[in-house]
Amino acid sequence: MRTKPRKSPTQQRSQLTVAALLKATAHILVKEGYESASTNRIAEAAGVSIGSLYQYYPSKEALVAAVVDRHMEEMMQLLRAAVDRVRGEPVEVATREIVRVMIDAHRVDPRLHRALVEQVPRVGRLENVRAIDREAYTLIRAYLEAHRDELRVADLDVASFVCVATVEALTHAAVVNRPDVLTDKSGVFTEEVTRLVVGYLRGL
Amino acid sequence: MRTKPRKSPTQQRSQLTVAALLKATAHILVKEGYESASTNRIAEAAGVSIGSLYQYYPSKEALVAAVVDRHMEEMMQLLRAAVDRVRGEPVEVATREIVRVMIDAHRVDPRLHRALVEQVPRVGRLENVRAIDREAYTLIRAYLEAHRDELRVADLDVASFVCVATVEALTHAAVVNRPDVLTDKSGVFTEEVTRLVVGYLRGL
Amino acid sequence: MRTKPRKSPTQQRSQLTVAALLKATAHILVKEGYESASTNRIAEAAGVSIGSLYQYYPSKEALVAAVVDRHMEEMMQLLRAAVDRVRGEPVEVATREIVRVMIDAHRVDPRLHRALVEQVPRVGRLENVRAIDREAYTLIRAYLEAHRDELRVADLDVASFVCVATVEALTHAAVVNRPDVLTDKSGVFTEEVTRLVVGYLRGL
Amino acid sequence: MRTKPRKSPTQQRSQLTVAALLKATAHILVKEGYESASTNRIAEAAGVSIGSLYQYYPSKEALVAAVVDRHMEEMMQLLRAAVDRVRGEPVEVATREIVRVMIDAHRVDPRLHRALVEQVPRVGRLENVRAIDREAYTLIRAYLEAHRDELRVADLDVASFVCVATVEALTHAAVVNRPDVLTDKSGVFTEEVTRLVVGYLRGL
DNA sequence: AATGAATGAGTCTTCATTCAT
DNA sequence: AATGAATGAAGACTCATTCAT
Repeated sequence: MRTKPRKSPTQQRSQLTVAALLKATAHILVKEGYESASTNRIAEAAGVSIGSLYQYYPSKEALVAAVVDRHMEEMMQLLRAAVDRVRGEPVEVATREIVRVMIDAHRVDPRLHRALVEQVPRVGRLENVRAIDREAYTLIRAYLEAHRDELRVADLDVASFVCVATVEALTHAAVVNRPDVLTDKSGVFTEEVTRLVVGYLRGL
Repeated sequence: MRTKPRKSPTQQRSQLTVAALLKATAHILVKEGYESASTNRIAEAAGVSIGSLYQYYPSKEALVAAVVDRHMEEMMQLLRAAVDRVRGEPVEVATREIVRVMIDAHRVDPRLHRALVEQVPRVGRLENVRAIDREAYTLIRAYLEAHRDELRVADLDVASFVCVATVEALTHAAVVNRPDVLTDKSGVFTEEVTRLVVGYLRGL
Repeated sequence: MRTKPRKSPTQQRSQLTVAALLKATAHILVKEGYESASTNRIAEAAGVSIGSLYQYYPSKEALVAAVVDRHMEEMMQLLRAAVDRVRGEPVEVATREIVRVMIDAHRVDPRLHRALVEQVPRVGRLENVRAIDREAYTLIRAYLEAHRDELRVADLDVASFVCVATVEALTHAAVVNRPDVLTDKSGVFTEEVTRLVVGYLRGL
Repeated sequence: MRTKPRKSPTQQRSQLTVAALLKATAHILVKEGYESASTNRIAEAAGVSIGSLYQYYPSKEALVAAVVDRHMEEMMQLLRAAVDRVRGEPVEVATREIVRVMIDAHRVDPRLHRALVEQVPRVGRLENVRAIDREAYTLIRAYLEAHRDELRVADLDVASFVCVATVEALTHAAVVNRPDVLTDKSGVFTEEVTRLVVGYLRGL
């Protein structure tokens, strides 16, 4: 299955076309779900002919993959910047900042995020949703390695995995499934997650 | 969307038919994915006519929902039993046991579990995949309430949510995405997760 | 296409079965239309197993044909009796009586009549709906022949055809499509139709 | 139930497609009956892909409704023109002309007319087969009102209804069921029907 | 570069009918 | 005589994709 864009738009007109397609795709994924997102429907919503859609994307999957990639890249940029920022900070400060950023990252477009996670089948190239975990793992592992002396963990691999999976799961669940937890007790939540992770990393 | 079975098989002959349908559905979800699980495909794989399929299930969704329900119920039974068993135990013992059980629960049929979680769209009745979280939340909250004096957490709601989401995410990720972590360092992993949760619950 | 009943019920039990089937068929035709009248649906409504249905009727068409036949026979009996009764009467008296009887005949079960006329496809043996016209034509022609001297018509064939088609069309339309005409002006209507036909038959 | 065309063909190519679909639909209705008129069958007969059929019509009913509408409109145009033409004529002249036109109208495509009247279920939009009666009623009532002084009828509503139903039934029956009456005795038939109606309207 | 008409494989689903019990 | 599980041909309809213009 080909999921790479067929060609990149060079002229301004075609850049608009591609932008409209991605926007329409995201919009339909959010409003009507993956099953309803047919290429004809997307093209129509984008105000673009179905023929033009296929000039830039060779398949429906390629189009969705482009939306996934763009969304995940936005989230990753926030995470990368945060990890970079706290590189020199002690574990507790760094953790608190990263938890905060992860919550924000999930809030960039929570309804799209939810649609992508819940509805886009994790097969083929569409599993890029999960690629974020891999890069996050690498980033966090590097930080932990640099701060090895602050930690009391048995195994850096396991620790990195635990940190990434925990923070990702908690921030995701909070933003997507339990917005109430964030509305009422946002500060509490950030502190609790931070305490959870820091307690784990520093040992009791 | 009709997701309730149309009728329950009473004769032995029809019980075999229904069993074959559910088995075939699970098998196709695992081997070929949700998108490939068409009713014709399922009927064929079950060695049953398409007409028979529709005698018992009114739609593809109903069939998948039946598989989801059965699988989730199996997992929940393990969890319920475990929570019941550790009711009187202190937090550390209880947590260790529950983590162990959750890993086991994910191992009942890990490939099916993965398929259900990753590919079945979280829409309508199919979102029962997540229903486990709700019941688990209730069970765990009750335990924590009974052991309130052992804890140092700000808010029981938040704490219950954090525990459930954390253990679910870690055991799921370990079993499904990182079987290596379990193969090599299974004891390490259980201990680390236990320490994570206990550290959080008992305060530093 | 076989439209004859497979066998006649002899035991009392089976007579009940057949009666229930015909009743259910008529009921479903009226309430839900021909397209919705599936054999399984009919059997269920009759409280009879689908297997039993096929013991007495070899096809869906045979079942509907039986309903059609029974209904048409009821109507024809009224017409036959009326023609018999007015055999010796002069044209005006005879016409008035027959118009009255035809209206009554259409009122025996107007909703079933409507369903049969409007929805049952007129193909194969189901065209029995129209057979009524042929017998009516014969009856009326015989009456007119016997009263030849009262008439001023060019051609007895044409006259018989005109009378039958006119009275059938008007009474049918009145009962089925324009019940208002009968409710408000029933006497007027009968008189008008009588005058129409008599005026035609006796010449101006 | 969607019975409106999905979109109107603009390019010449698509106009041909739609024309072929309507022609094929009419042809199958005539040759094989309503029950055989499946969308796949129609598309095949039209030499058009099933997909193209659904680009222009959202359902089988919509296709049949289009055929019904077109056919009925053709007939109504003849009737409208005739009523317009005879507006100033006395009842006898007007009636004769209208009877003649109604026979002609039924001869535009008698086999299609028969198929539409006898087989198309009078359900939903498809009951437009009968819509002709309603407009005809209005037209005739207006004519009769303008010629009130020539008439001896008790009630204009009833009279209009009687005239429309009678002429429609007789011309329909003659063209569709008894072509022999028209072949052999066409002049006789027209005169008889005219005499029937005029006798009724002018009193005895 | 854009258009949109056309395609047809493939999906869900119904329903008349058979047949083992 | 009755049951109802099983059958599978057939129908309506969608949608990703192609291609002539």
